[in-house]
Amino acid sequence: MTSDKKSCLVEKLSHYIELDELAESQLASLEEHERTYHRHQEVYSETDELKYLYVVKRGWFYSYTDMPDGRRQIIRVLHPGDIVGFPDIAFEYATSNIRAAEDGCLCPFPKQKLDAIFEKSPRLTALLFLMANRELACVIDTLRAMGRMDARERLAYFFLDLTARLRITNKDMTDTIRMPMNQHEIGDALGLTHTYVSKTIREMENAGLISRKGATLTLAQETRLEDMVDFSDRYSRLDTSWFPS
Amino acid sequence: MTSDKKSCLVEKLSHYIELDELAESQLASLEEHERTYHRHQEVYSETDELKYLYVVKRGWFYSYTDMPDGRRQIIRVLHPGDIVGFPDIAFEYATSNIRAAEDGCLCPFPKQKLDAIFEKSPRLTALLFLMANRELACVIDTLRAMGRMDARERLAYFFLDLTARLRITNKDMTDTIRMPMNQHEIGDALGLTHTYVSKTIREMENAGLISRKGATLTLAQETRLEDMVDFSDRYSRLDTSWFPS
DNA sequence: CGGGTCGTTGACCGTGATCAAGTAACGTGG
DNA sequence: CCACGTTACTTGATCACGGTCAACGACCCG
Repeated sequence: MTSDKKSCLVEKLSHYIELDELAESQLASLEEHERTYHRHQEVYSETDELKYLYVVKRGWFYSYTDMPDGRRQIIRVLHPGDIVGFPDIAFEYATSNIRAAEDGCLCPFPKQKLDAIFEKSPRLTALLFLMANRELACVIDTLRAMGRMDARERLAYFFLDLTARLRITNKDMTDTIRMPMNQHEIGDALGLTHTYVSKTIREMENAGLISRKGATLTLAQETRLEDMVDFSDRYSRLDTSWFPS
Repeated sequence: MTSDKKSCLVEKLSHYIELDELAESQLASLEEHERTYHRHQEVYSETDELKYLYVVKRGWFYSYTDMPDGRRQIIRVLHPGDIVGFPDIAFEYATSNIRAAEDGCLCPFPKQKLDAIFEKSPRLTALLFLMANRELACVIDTLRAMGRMDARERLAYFFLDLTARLRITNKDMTDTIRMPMNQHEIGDALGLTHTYVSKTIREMENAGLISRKGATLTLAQETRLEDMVDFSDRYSRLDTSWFPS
C-alpha cells in the first residue's frame, strides 16, 4: 500500500532491462497489498488451494517440502524483490510450503494479474519468462550440489550463491553478509544434519575459508571457494538480446 | 521439415488447452528444421554460445552438467514433444550439456522466434510460461529426492516420474516402459554410482517392487512405490484457469 | 575368435547420520 | 537481580549407507 521508496521488484528487474511507464505501473499493481509475517510463520502450505503469487518486500523467506516422516528439504531462499510461487503457478494446489526465515513482509497478487502483462507488455512478459527460467537454472545448480558435492562444497556453494544474489540490489556489498538462518535450516537446504553443518562450518573457519561473528558471515577467500565448486554467477548478467522491440 | 503425423509438441501442449490455428502454426514454425543424433552424441555443451532452443521429435535426450574432476549430474530426461533449453534461455552461454540417450531427432529454433508468440498469442505465451514453471516444479521434486531420499527411494521416484510423463502422450500405456538409459546414466541422474544402482535395482526386483526384461521395466507395485516417496504426478493436470481469454 | 559395453557381486572403507551430553545466549517472570 | 526455560551451537562416540576398487560373466558386433 504505502511505498516510501522505489519497489524492490522494480529495482531488481530494472537491473536487466529498461522498464517503460506501462511496465512500471503494471509491476506496481502487483504490490498494492501487503502483509507482515514473523520469523518462522507459514505463508502457505502444500495442498493449499493457491490463487496467488507474492512479491517479497522485506525479510528473507524460503520455500520447502516435507516428507511424510518429517524429513525436510528447503528448496530456495527468497530475498526482497523476488517473486514467490513460480513453481506452484502451474497447479491448482501448492507444491511447496513457504515460511518466513525472519520477520518480513510480502505483497500477494492473484495469478490472474499476469494476464494484463501477457496481453499488453511483451517485453515485460519476456522478462518474467526469463526470471522463471533463471530460477530454474539456479535450482539446477543446487541439484548439482546435492547430487555431486560433499558437505564442505555444498556449504561453499550455498554461501556463494546467497552472496551473488544479494549483490544485485546492493552494489557496494563486500564479501560479508548477514545470515539469519540457523544451522538446522542450512542443513535442510543442503541435505545435511545440523550437527554436521556445525562441524563442517567450524572446519571451514579453521581453514580460513570463512569467518563468523554473530549472525554475520564473511567469505574470507571467495575465489578459493569459487574454484572448489566451479561457481557461476547466475545473477549479474542475463541475455536479453532476443527480447521483443 | 517433413511431418507425416501431428507434431509431438502440438500433441503434448493440446493435452492442456485448445490450440487455435494461429497457435498451431506458430508451434509448427518451431519445427521447420530438424537434425538427427545418434546415441550418446552431444547436442551442445556448457559454455557454448547458445541462440537456439530445441523441440524433441524422436528419441530420449538428457541434460547434464559436469564438475571439473569428472563428476557428472544428469539434470533431466527429455522425451518427444519436450522443449529443450529453458534453463539456458536466460544466458548468453549454455549452463548445461545436452546429449542423446539413444538415436533421435531434434528441431532447433532460434530464441528469437518466441517474440512472435509473446506479441501475438497471449494464451500460448501463458502455456509456455506454464511449461517452464512446471519443469521447475519437476526439478524441485528431483532436488527433494536427492536431498532427502535414500537410494531405493530415489530409484522409485525416478521410475515413477518417467512413467507419469510418458503417459501424457501415450494414454493406453500400462505400468511398463522401455528404459534406454544404462545404469551408469541412471546413477548420474540420482547421485549414485552405477555399482550401487545395480545392487539396489536387484534388491527392488527381489522385493517384487519392479521387474525387468531386457530394456523393459515394469512397475509391479506402482502404488507401493508411490507411497514410499509420497509421489505427485505433475503431468496429468495443470491449472490453466487463469489464462487470458 | 577378440574386444567393447553393460550388469553383477564381493571386500573394504569413509563420509556423514545418529545419539547423547554439554555450553552459551537470550528472554521471561518471581 | 537471579532462577528458569528455550533455542542455538558444539563436540564426541558409534554406526551404516553408499562409495571405491576389483574381478567376472553376458551379450553384441566386427
